[in-house]
Amino acid sequence: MREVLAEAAFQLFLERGFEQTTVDDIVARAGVGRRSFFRYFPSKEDAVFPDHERCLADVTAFLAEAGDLEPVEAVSDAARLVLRMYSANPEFSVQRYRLTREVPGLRTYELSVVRRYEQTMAGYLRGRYGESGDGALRAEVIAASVVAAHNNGLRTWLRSGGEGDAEAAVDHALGMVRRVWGSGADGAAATPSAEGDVVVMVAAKGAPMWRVVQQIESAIGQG
Amino acid sequence: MREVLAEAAFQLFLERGFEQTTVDDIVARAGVGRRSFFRYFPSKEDAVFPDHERCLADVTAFLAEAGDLEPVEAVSDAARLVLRMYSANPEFSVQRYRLTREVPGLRTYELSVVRRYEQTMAGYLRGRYGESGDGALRAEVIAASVVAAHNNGLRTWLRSGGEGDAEAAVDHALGMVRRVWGSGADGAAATPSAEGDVVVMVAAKGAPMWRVVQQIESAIGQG
DNA sequence: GACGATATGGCACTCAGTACCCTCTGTAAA
DNA sequence: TTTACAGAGGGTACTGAGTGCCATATCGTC
Repeated sequence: MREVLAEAAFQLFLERGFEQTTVDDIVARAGVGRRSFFRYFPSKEDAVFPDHERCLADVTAFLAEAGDLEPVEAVSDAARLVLRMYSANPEFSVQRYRLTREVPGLRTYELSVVRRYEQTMAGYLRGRYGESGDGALRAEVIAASVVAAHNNGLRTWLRSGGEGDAEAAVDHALGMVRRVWGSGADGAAATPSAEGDVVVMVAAKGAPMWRVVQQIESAIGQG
Repeated sequence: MREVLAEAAFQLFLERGFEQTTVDDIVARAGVGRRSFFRYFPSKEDAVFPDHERCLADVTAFLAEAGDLEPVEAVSDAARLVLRMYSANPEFSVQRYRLTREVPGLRTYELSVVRRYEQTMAGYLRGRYGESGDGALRAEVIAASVVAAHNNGLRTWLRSGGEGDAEAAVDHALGMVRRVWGSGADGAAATPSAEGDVVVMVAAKGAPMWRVVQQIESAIGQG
């Protein structure tokens, strides 16, 4: 029944537009009572994103069992979970993307959905980094970065009409975040640049990348 | 008139709650016609954020003339502009924060407002980093990071009841973003860590910080 | 005093969302 | 077979946000 309603709603939104479609139109096409619509969807907007509630639960469950994964990797994998929901139905996702782009109300609604993913991730990261000190700050910035990167990759794919490789686009975007925030500095030496002056930096082995960066700058005296 | 309406609306929202206050209640207290309310505020929610439209214009104007400022500094300063709007009216901002926390509809609305700041910043950064390649990605991730950091500092201050130093809280939060994304690596040497193994890194002088980080990691072979 | 422009009020309407109650259907116990 | 019950769906009436349209000031200008 939920599916029947979501299907009827989406068809009508594509045909007439979101605002031009009333809930009565939807239930008429679905052949059910008006009251039943609101039993399955709290608002008209919800019918456009029928699968996000389940996906959010998946993400929450995944992070609850993320165990000893590197934190940035964990939330990146959580983001990939969301991507998979989109890439599982390319045509639907692309059509919904175009619809959402046109309708301010749907854009706003989508924001609130995305925000819940972000807060779930931030909550997980707070648990890993600690609530005190800058742990919460770092958690929120990283969560926002991961979400932004995910959305960038996702939209790149959606704009392509679902033709390209969604996973690759998002992996690439997440790579930038991981490179900056991930704790991947375990000791190594970079090859010196061929051109002109070079900088030599020394940092403690095993320090997380963000801390190395911080240390570099504070040593430079610009912190 | 706008102010009269906003004032009356806010008072009522505090007294009875947002959802328990109808537009008729507001216009009755303000002593104006119902139709006038919607002339000044497109929606009931807008009356809670009467100054964001002007602030967004300020931010846009600021970034339009940001000239040769370092990009991350420019958007950070833009965020400070937003903060100033909040800190100019501490009592109001704190009350509004508490109200917004309680009312889902207001939270969603605030999200859409914040999103516009973020997009303005991302647009500016795209202009600086270039739309092609990873310029757009970097622009969006940095914009999201700056907004997240700003909000973290702002909320810390708001939760304190407007007692602490808002500027300091936000400066501190933005510092983390600048340290990671700002181009502040102009050549220097860090003092070696006292404990155990150290890492020696060599990078081109003048390279932006994010590129240094990228270079380090790709040299490590984890990219 | 006539006139046009701009600001405001009033009225009626649509539609999302909710509260309340009804009906139907299937199930299990008597 | 009848009765009791539960749960899914339907119907009705209501509130309240937001819009369109028109009437009415109010004010500066000629």
